[in-house]
Amino acid sequence: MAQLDDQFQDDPVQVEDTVLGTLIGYRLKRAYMQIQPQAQRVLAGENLRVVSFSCLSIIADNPGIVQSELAAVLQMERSNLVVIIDELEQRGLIGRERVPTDRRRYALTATLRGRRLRDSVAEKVRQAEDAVIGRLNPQDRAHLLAVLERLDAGAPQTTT
Amino acid sequence: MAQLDDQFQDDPVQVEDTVLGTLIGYRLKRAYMQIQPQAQRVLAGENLRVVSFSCLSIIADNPGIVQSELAAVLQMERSNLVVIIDELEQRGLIGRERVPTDRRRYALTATLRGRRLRDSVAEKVRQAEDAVIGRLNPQDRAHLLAVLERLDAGAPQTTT
DNA sequence: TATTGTTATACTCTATAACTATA
DNA sequence: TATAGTTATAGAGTATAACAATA
Repeated sequence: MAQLDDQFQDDPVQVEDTVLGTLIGYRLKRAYMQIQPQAQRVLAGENLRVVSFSCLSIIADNPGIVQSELAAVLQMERSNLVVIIDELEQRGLIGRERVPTDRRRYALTATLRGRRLRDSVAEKVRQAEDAVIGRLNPQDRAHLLAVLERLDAGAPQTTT
Repeated sequence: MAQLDDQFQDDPVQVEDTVLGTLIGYRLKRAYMQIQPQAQRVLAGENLRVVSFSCLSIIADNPGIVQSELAAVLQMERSNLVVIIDELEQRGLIGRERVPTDRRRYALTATLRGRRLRDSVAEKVRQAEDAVIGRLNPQDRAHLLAVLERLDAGAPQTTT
């Protein structure tokens, strides 16, 4: 409540910060705290959680991916994937069929509805993000994405 | 387990990603997921959680701050602050005394031990972060901090 | 009547262990 | 023997509601 409604009404509560704000981890967390509720609100409007949307999006981009691969990509536990996949399938957003050559695995594919929902929701999420990050000019935004991707992947190249 | 030990041993599982990776929120979350476990590991060595360290650090920088102000600064609930403050006090890292002019409030101050622990732990956390973000050159690192701070504060200025 | 600190509790997200069926 | 999917459960972290003391 305080975060969603009052963040621009509360007294800004200005304080000293000589250490915490110089740590990348803290800054990443804070930035995520500002953006995440906006994305979550948009996704909730489509009965999606952040993690369900992430799954749907990766499945849409990788037809035939199996659950353990998906879990590895999203760095989450296979066990926590089960209910999410179940719901996406029940809603007709994805399909799954046994892999003939290895009957332990299920090949996941997004349906047409799933792909369309993914695309339309992604656009709404992007707009919601822009309401927060719109303060960044395009160069800063592109640079930020590139740097964050590098932190994630651990690639040792340099930008520009 | 998979995230801590196997992330550099597992097959990288290369997949397509046309949408998810272009969203700032997702990129922030991913970057935080790489750095946070490292910070957490260091803090655990001092019997601190991320949130306890955050409290200690803000208190150290703002002697006399009260709990509701601290909660507002860290964007967390007052109620969740109680056990954290209790423990910090029991460990002799902070002290609290009633504010004479408003006996509902407790003024929080870091002890010498608390300030010293804050400083030494901060240095270890920074080193742990560097093990992940060391891939960034100093310019990229400074730019990242500045952009993230702007996302957090909502300041409409431009860098450089 | 409103606010501070507090307690108790619920809810979400993630992690762990164990099972089955297949390999 | 190992792996994919599954189930159940435990543990964090966070949010909500209500209370006593004080303003």
